[in-house]
Amino acid sequence: MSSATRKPPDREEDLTARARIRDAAIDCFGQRGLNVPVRDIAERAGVSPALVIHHFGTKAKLLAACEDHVTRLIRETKTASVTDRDHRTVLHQMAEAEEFAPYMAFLFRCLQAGGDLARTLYERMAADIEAYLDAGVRAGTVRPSRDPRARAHWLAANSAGALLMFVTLREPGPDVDFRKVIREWTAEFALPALEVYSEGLLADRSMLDAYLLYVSDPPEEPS
Amino acid sequence: MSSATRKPPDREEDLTARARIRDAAIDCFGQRGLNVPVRDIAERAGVSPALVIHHFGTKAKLLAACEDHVTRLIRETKTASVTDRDHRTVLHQMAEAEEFAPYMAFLFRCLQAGGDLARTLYERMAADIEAYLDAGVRAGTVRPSRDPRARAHWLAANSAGALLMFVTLREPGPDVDFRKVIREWTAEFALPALEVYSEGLLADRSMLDAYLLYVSDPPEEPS
DNA sequence: CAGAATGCTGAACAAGCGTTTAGTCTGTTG
DNA sequence: CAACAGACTAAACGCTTGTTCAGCATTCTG
Repeated sequence: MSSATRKPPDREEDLTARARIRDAAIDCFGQRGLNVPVRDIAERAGVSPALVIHHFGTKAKLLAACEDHVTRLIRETKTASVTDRDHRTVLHQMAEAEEFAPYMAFLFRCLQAGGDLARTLYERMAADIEAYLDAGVRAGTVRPSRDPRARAHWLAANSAGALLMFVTLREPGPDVDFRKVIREWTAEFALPALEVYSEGLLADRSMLDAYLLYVSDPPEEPS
Repeated sequence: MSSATRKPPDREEDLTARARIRDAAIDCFGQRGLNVPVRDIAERAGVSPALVIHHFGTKAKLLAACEDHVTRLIRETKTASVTDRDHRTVLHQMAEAEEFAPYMAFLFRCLQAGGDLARTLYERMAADIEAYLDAGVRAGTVRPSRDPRARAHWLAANSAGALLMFVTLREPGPDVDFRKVIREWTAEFALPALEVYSEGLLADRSMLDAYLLYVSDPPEEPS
């Protein structure tokens, strides 16, 4: 008993105030954006604003700590759901899991705010999509592309950006329930997305051919 | 001569300080976002911050005045380019015209910031796209959809959102040259977009059919 | 037990922001 | 010419925000 009480609570790494602040920050950042005041984060964690700075030094460092934590959490459970049935981003896939919604909301806000983490996130999304599409091409479920990397980047920008647009346009306050957003999103746009992705949008290839003729160094046909 | 000098300069509505402030605000908002300080706008217009408030009462009202002015300018010249050859948004189409780039940048920032004007802008984009696609369907260049309105909204969210993502991810400072952005965008993504829109992304319709089977009230086939 | 270290707080500081105030200058009007 | 109205400004106010400071407990250490 004496040995149990003696050891500092640093080890368990959770339940400590530092962890409470970090979790509160992740929630606040995710729901209200990265410019949420430090005071609000402190209030949510049930501590004083000064303690937040005491533990993390700076709001920017707090944000970095949140990034680290979320990134680690995601990476640990990511491998399970990578090879799944649709091309949606990891962000989409995990957002519906009750437990991960706050983390997804946080990452989404990072993407929205730009900066280095946003670029990293975007690049990883694009890489994931490219890998997944490549697997699909080899399996015969996805059409080959003249420029697979560009296609993956275009799809990444479209997926993430459209979701960004969707959230930005919501009226009621800046508070966001990410699961609800994803649910509404799929309810509204699953059909047109599948339609265009399955059947295309244009009736013929004239515009594509015109473009291929126009570019100086046309990529070869994927046959 | 005396009658010419007597009339106040309010009539010509330009060259007056009020107009200079408005134009400076449009430029600043467009290049640096809607949260640019009033002081910076004033500096750019060559006046004191107090004069900005003196003329417009409030930063919010200044923004509203900018919205009004840009909206009117766009509406006046919009009819010319509505029926054009690709499905891109009005935003895309006009952004390449040297003269309109600042206004496009401003509207883009409004879209980015959310709020009522963003919703209006988005709805108008979606309506434009829907009308254009409908014309294409009747002309036989665009495939019909099971839900044309949803498809138009999806394309609007994708176009605007992807551009939003593209701008957000740019490293160097928040200053944005909108024409350059559009040029880079098309250089990078014209091919994959045309590819997917012309040939589709998925090799077969199995996912679409699965979805159509899944929804309780499946929309009818467009034949 | 003295003392150092750690967790934590209330209060204040400093900077950036939108806005107000009081007043100056200029040109027009009676 | 006196009076006034409008354009315009310097300075300051009030607010929010990130951060610092000085001090209070509590707990560990020698």
